[in-house]
Amino acid sequence: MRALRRFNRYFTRRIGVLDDHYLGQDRPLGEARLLFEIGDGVSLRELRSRLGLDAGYLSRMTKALQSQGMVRVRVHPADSRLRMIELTPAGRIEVDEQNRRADALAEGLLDALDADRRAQLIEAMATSQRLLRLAAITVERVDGAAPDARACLDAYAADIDARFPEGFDKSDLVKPEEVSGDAGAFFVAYEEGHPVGCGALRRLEPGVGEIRHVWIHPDTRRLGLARRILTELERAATEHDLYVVRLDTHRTLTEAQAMYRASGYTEIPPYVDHIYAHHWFEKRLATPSEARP
Amino acid sequence: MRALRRFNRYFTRRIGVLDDHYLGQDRPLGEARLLFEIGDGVSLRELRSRLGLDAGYLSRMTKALQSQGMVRVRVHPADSRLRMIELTPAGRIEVDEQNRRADALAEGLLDALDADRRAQLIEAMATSQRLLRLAAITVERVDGAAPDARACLDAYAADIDARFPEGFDKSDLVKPEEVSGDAGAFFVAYEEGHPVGCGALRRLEPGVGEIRHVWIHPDTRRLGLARRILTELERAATEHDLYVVRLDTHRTLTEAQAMYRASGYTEIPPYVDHIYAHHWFEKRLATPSEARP
DNA sequence: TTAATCCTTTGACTAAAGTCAAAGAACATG
DNA sequence: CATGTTCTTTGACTTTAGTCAAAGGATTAA
Repeated sequence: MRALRRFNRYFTRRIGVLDDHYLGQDRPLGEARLLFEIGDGVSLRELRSRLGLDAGYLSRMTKALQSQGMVRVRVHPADSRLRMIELTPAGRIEVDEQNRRADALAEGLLDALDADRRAQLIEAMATSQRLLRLAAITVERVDGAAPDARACLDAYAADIDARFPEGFDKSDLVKPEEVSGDAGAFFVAYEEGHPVGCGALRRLEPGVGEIRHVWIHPDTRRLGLARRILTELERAATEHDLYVVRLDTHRTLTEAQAMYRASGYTEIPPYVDHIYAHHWFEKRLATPSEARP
Repeated sequence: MRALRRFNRYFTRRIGVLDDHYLGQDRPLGEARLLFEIGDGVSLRELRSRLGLDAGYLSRMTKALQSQGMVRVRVHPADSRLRMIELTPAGRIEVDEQNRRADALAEGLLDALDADRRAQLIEAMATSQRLLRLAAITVERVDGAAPDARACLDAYAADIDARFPEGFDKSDLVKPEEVSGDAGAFFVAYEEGHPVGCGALRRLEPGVGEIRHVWIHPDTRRLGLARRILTELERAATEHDLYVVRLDTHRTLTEAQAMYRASGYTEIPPYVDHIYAHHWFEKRLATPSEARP
């Protein structure tokens, strides 16, 4: 992947200084970075893992920022081993000011480009970022009863409950045992350690599987992640000797329908009656013998 | 320019480590960077300005690398104040090895993307880089006799001498006095301090100017720089009260012709007979009174 | 042929960045 | 409720990174 490295070289040399060298003019870079990561308050633990810092190092930087009146530290309300760090008003002013400066600098860097070219640049950067994010997400098979699986399903339920006019009843969710072990499969997508999407496969009848609960966290949509989860589910289906997969969708989920169609699914008559189902799809998967002619 | 900063943040956090932290695993970052910049041998002076290092600091790092057997230092053959630094065979092996590692790492980062998405990513990064480069180039008016102006014209002459079947005679170049002061204008484009393109304007007759010698360094083509130089030349024309500009091109320069057409130039009958001219163009510029109705 | 300038080395520092281990408070679990 | 784990703080470091000024050899300009 030479292209990535070439771009990285050029980019860091020309632009990478933006939030570092220039930004932390009045204080050490480490402290400046810290100040920026705090946002609306986080735990020290979170900061440590986000920035990959040594505990002692972080503790000392925190103390320094505290004595400068930039941050305030208090114990976590729920777990008093944890410390919450947040910006003081002075700290917020400082961050805003630095932001303003960096924006002005960024603006200056692109002075020479006309509006068309700027728009082109912004779009190209957005595309790059989108794809880099997608590349950083892993899709892993987990047990249907795993905490991350349940958390995703809860989020899914809340999400569609808000979206369906008739609401959504959680009793319609798959049972953990339906999607674990030999019975089916459950996949969770992780971005930087946090679950951001899921998808379930269960056996419907011999040779036929059903895909359910494909869900993507709102902040992670439009990256193409659903399709990746779908691919994993289909792979799992063939491993379970399910060479036909079906699914149903609600009429309000038009993007989902489009995605299924684009992924080779064809609309079929209802295979099951279901209060939330308005469209039914099916796809025939290649059997191992077909794959190796 | 929020978009640039947002991208920068994400990018440096996810990818920026590539050539830095990971690459310099066995030695300090400063030394690793130095090792990479050496390439096929440079002077310490050049390194200092390229990397923006303190003379003493550089001297010490050089000594460290030397004692590790990675580099060799000798006096510059032409100027014995200067030192040339070059990789030893061991140093070259080290650099190659680090390169291999970084490539593998980059490869791994994109594992999850399919071929289509990779291609999309590469294209988006190429577009970003192209536009960032363009944004970094400045176009400055210089005297027609300035060394940079003459250097560009020499490169231009050599370039088209190779391209025209009939060759090119340098006596056809504009004279410095034709494009200086009130008589005309000469622009040079600079990328990181080096001239990478030029363009000349001279008075043809009252109210009519001629654009000549628009040239872009081969490594800098396809960025859209020619159009920027053209814009500067047109601005200079109106400042010189030349509200019509003309130019001619050789039949082999088809991209140039396309660019002139796209920039509002229309083909006209020959306004001057000329051995190298096969197409003639003209554009009417807005007079100040038109611009402010 | 001086004087001024350029390039590098060396000595003497400082500040930032980061590491490691010990210890104490709070929590989780059997 | 004893035990192990988690999170933070503190002390005691080391390594990098970087700065400044003096000095000496080479070159250039006057």
